[in-house]
Amino acid sequence: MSDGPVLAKISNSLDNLRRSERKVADVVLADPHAVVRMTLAELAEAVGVSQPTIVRFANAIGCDGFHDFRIALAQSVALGIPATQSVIEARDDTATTVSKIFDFSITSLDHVRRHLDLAALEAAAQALAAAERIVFIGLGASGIVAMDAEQKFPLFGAACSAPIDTHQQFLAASVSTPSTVLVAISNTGRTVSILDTVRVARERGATVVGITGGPSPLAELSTVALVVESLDNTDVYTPTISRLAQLVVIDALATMVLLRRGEPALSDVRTMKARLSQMRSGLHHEMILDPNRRGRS
Amino acid sequence: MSDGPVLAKISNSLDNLRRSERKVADVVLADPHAVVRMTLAELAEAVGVSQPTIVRFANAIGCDGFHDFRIALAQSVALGIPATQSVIEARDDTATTVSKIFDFSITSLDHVRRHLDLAALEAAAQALAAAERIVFIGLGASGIVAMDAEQKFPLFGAACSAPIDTHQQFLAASVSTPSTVLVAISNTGRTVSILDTVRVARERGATVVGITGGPSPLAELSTVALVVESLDNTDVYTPTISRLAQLVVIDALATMVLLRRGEPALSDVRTMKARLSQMRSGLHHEMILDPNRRGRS
DNA sequence: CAAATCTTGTAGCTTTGCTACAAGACAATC
DNA sequence: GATTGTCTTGTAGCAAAGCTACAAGATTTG
Repeated sequence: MSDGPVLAKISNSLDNLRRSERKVADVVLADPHAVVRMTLAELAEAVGVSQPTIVRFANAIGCDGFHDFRIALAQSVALGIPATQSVIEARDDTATTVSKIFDFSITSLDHVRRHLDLAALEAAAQALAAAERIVFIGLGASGIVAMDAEQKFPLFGAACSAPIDTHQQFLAASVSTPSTVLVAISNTGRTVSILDTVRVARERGATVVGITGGPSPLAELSTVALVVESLDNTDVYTPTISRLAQLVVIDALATMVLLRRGEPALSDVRTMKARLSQMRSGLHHEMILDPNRRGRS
Repeated sequence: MSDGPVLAKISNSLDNLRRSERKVADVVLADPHAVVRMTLAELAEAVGVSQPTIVRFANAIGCDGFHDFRIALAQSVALGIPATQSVIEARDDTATTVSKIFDFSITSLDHVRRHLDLAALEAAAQALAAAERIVFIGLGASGIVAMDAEQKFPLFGAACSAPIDTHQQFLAASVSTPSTVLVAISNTGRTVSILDTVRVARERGATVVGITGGPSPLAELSTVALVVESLDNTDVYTPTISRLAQLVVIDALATMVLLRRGEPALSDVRTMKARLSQMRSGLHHEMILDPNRRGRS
């Protein structure tokens, strides 16, 4: 009855294992994909230990027998090997590199999916659905997320903006009202200017939804704190995977808000989607050619 | 010996199944998560058919026996139920909605991972590594991706820009040279202004890397066409999942380029990462407070 | 150095999944 | 409408996979 990333569990409990069980762990970690297709006897053979040792190993890492272990392992490798388990190396070929990058992204999303606070998400959606104005702020990679969120204004059904620089962000917060929701995105949750902006918004009575990577000043200051815990790896090659999870969380929020808003809003979005696909097919060139369509509130 | 999404295979071959096998399919599709934890006898019991029928069902959908089926199913549900298999409904509660959105995102990434043309990716990385200037263009959701890509200029090691509107994009293409790489992002691959811009760039001798969702005019016009096939679902609630895969593909490209550039570039990025985390911890407030840090070339 | 404990393997048993075969259902043909 | 042939489904038995009790060996500790 184990749930979640087995590979992580294995390397975590590596010290609590007996010597021959450790040999099993090594083989499993070395090539999990191969082990999935093995039978108990085959794995015992491959490792060079007896069958009961394999069973004991499975129990040791929290699985309910070999069967359960195999399924848990299969699920783990389906997602990929997380960034915490492997690193991108200079000698990796293209296939390996690409595979690892996708693995990192997918496992990161999976991790967030499992650790998301639904109640907080619900509260955030509630606030956003009631908002008259929504301001998204972030810097760097999180700034991109803010801009992406702003593009979803048809779903939110409120005036959305995503001011680019810290001054504009501060100004937007300064003119906020109790019907404003400020969505502050910062993976560290410690960026000074973001915190300043959040404080001003709260003084003005605005609701602040903080999206951050863990316990942090931003989480403290927020009305609703959404912790989007990403499996960060400080490796040189590892790209910023936190932003992906942030994007998906915003997707979820937008969808939840739309669901709450109900039918009239729904048909609006429906027609919007239809129009958009028309436009894309080139039936309304003038719209496509209209400059400055993006980045506005 | 089955690989890939089993759930898709089941619903695909739904017509080729015998009546009682279909009953099995229905039960599996109704609650795949539960079926994963079932034994052959239990599933037979739950469906109301005999055990051999289950085995025949497994074979019919391309699995090598019940064992193989169970593992394949476990992998499928680990990723989640793809958007092509389920839709978000108004009566879904928060947990279900969030779960579905994450499922859609993860399965989409998985799909792209399996269908990516590595040779094309390699060619694109080659071109980018040799580039003196890189211009990323896109509109709407793809515009966000372009901006995200631009932020990775330290990895690319070239002057990067991501002009926002169609005029600026056209201008950038107009002054491109043979040492310029234009990365054009468009899911449909049919956006007129993007195509115009790409044509100009190619006339100027620039290399064009086209990132698109399938065969399209953009793919035709590009020097290197990267097809990032996303599992599209035209449902009202379904968010734009294509952009996630595009982001990850750019991550992969950036990493590949960095790998190619080798050691001097590497240590640069290393120190950059270190400085950035210093800055985030507030050791260099003046940098954080410096406005207009983002969106520049 | 000896005793206790912990670790690992052997042997046997239970359960699980697979296969050959037969009975029944359905369809087509006369 | 009966009959024959094919296709579908279940029964029974078998092979193998995984689990457990126990004993032998290794390791540590007094």
